[in-house]
Amino acid sequence: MKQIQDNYDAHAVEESMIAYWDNHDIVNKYLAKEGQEWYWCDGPPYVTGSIHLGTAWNKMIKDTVLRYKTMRGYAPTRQPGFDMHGLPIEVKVEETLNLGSKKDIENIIGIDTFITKCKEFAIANMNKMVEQFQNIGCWMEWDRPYMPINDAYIESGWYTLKKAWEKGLFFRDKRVTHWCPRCETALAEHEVRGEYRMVEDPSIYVKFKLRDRDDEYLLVWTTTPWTLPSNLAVAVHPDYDYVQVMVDDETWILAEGLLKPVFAQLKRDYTVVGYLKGRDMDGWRYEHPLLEENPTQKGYYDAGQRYHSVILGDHVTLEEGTGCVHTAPGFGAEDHEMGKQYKLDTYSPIDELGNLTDSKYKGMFIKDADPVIIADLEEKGLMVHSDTITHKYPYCWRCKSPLIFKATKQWFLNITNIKHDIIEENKKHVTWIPEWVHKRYENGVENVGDWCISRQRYWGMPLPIWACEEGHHVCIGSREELMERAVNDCDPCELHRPYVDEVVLRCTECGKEMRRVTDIVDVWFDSSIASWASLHYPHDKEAFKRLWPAKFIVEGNDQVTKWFYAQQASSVITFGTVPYTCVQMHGFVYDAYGDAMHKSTGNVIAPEDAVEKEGRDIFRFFTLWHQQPSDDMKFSWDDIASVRRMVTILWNVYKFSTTYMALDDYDTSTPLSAVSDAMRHEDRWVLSRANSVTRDVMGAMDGYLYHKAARALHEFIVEDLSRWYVRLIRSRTWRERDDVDKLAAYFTIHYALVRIATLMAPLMPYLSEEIFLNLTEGKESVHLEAFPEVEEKLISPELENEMAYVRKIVDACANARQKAEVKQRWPVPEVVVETDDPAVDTAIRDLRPVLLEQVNTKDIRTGRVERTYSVKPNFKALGPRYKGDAKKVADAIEATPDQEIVNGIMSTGAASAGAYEVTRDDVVLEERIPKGWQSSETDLGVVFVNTQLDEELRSEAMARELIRRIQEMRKQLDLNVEDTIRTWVSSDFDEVVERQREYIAAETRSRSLVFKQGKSGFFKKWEIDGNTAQIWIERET
RNA sequence: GGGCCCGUGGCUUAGCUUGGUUAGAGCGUCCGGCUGAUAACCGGGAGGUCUCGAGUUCAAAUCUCGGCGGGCCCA
Repeated sequence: MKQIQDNYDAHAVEESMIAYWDNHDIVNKYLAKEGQEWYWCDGPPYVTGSIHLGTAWNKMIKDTVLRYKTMRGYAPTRQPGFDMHGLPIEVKVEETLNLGSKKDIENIIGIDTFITKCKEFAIANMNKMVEQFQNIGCWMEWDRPYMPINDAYIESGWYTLKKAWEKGLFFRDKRVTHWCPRCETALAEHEVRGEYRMVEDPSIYVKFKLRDRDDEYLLVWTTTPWTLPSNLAVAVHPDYDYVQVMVDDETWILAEGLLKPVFAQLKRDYTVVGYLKGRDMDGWRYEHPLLEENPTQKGYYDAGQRYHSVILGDHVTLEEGTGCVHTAPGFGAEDHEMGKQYKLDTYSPIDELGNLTDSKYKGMFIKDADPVIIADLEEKGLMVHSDTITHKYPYCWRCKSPLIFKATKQWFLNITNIKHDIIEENKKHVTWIPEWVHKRYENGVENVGDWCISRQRYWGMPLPIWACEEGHHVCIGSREELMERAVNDCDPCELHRPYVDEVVLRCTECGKEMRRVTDIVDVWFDSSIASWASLHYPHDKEAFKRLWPAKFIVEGNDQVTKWFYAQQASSVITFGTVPYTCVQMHGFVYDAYGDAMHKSTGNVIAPEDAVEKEGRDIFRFFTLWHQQPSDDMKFSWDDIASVRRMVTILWNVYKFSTTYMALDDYDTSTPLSAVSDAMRHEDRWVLSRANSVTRDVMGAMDGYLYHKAARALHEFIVEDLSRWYVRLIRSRTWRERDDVDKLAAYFTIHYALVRIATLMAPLMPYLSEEIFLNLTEGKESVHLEAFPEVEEKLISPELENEMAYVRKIVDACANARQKAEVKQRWPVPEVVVETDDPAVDTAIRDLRPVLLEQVNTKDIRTGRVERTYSVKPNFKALGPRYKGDAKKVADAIEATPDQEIVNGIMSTGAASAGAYEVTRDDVVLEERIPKGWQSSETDLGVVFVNTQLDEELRSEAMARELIRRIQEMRKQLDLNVEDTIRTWVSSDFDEVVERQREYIAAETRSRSLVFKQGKSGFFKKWEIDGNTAQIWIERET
């Protein structure tokens, strides 16, 4: 065992442990440990190239769980994963290559170069992140992460889609989806979630003239004027009340419920002239407001009765607008549904870039068409009111362009049909932590629609669908199947675009050539199959059989409706059940004020900042300790500093222990039996606490409540060890001779420290290793150790309870001393504890030596201290009763000796004061404790301290004052603990302390102590409570 | 608009599942103490309508309902 000289230096400790692990191949030994397999599946972070506090927290949770499981005898899987496909990378690569559009990608550099760049970029970013994760102590299989860009992974995806295809859950449909005009691709609902921003848009009220009715108009509201040329119908709610209102000499129709808010905006006078139900208007036809501007609409009008007519829909609400809803089936999901119902065309005259492709406005970008359309409507006299509104509008999650709705043919996974199974399987098999997330999850699943998984992009898993010109489709489930069916001589070097696009098949139905549909797959699909794709299923069925489903996954709260959901969806499609059995949700990271960290606000703290400033152990411990995992984390340097304080305290305990143990050459393998007989109650108490804490930490970790584990450790280190046990054993360790009493203390503190190091190894891997290695012999690493068993026989709840009492008594005495202004250093003759609790008496008897020393008293016992009382008249009671005589009664009370009144009241309930009889209520009794005593109240009774010092005690008090000064001087001379000195003392109170010469000499390791002026050595003059003392000390050589 | 969560001294938080001590810590603040683990640490004081209102109960920070404020997710 080496002695620790320095103060805690996180970086020094951590660097030296890293070097040790490297030199002894510890990480690989850890990763190779055998045990019962336990499948954990990593939620793949997107390869942005740098981790943030949230990603760091997430991975540290995972690492801590895996380390814990390993120590509990499991062999968990530790494969990390990354999300590597998708738009974010495409966008970045486009930026670096200065490309502006899809055309540029295809025509200027070509898809193959583009893909190569994307791959390079993804891998480079992944490598950066691997380093960052390693730097916060995450021991995972960083040399074999699962990567969705590998062919094997893609094949697992194809397999999954083929399964869906075979089950009829994978289909193509024309639907209205969010579309990004910059990225030129469809987006799924989950990509739009949370990507809404406040934006100012037009807010216009337009009147649609009804045919066959005199000057009657439907009042229609919209925020997207550019969709008006594509309007095909107006929807009203069949059951709502509508009103006809007279404005000037026209009649307008709108929902009654919206009359007031609408006219508040229009600022027009009106008169209600009629009422009707929505259904009454069913089929009424109107003149399309932009009929002249869009000739195509003439064709629609002629094509059917339901074009340009009032249709009925339950989706109409009274939240906004007029209750007469502009319906363009090519530009809205609900509109599209309505269009289907009424057999209207999905008219969507817009190209991939968001330019209109029909009507007078052809060629204009949609947003540029808005003002032109507004001007036209105004000119035609159809514009009732034109304003703007600030509302939420969806934006592209990667390029931040405003999205549009566009009807396109896309590929979907049918969630509608399996939704029920997802919910049921989840209910049956999955434990949610915390439990309430289950509800939140289910709610999300119920609201979800079919999953649009096709994207019109390049960097992604290619959609395994081949099509012929007759419109026949085939879904391919593996590379092997693809090669078998290929009719051209093409063996793609990888399964990405553009190589896989080259493969041509023959249609089995019509015999024509089939080419791949050029879409790629939503990147969320990649991660949704992680639990089997990372196991190389279906190629490796054995691993899947052994491990699947995952026993644990944990991610942030944004993933509830994302990864947690996407995984279950894909899994239920493929295997009919869920891919994990226990899932934990953790919070988000905010700054110290609770605000989100943003580059723009400049409040971003990087994980490496925390590592740099406080070290890895403190950073890790902080994130687990600060709040319960499901809550959001407010990251503040002040709070992380309190973890540093704990670590400093632990370090000081460690330093203290090793100082003495190393000095005495303590044998770290000493068995309990060797010191068992010499063990004091306080030693047994530490052993008991160590095992109680072990039980608590285990329980917390088993329930994934890291904060409870961290807090139990914190409490044990700070309260039990540092503030208490170390204080108790000071005098034992300071003793120079070897004895078994000291050995028992060494054994105990050693036991506690090794236990702490082991318990906290999953949380603070570096410091725990340092302590563990130094305090054990013949061990390689704490991370190769088993988690400690709870030694039940060492736990004594009674003893722990007694010690708690003792601590309260000691605190109460300190409090009483403070009131009496008697220093801790001065011994007092006695302490009396007044209590009803018999356990306190037991505690005082069992732990008497502890109490005598810590309280610094010569005696302590339970008992009673007689009080006297001062008696004062209680005017509040006397006034009402005696009115004018109250003063006389009061005087009589004052005139009667206090004790007489007290005795009377205590024995019979009343006493006489002069001519009056007074009762308990008539007087205010003030307790007076005997002179020279001081008291302090606690929840177990009142503690009385006798603070009167006789000559003997005073002598001892002054001796301790001297000792303290001499120790201080030793320290100033920077003497070693074991150095001895010669001492001279000359003071005003020599005669008082001379009899304590031996005691003072022993405590200060003085080989000689003379009460006279010294001639040489280190000299200091001290003021001690109004007295003067001159002290000389000299190191004995 | 809907679902879920959060709201505890100036700040950060534990406790809430299973109602029952005087609501427990840390930071900050004021006062004091200790001294060979001390560039540390310890004790004490002040500071709490446990977001508000209602209900259930002998008893509510804890359970129920409603309001307010914030967050996440969904519309």
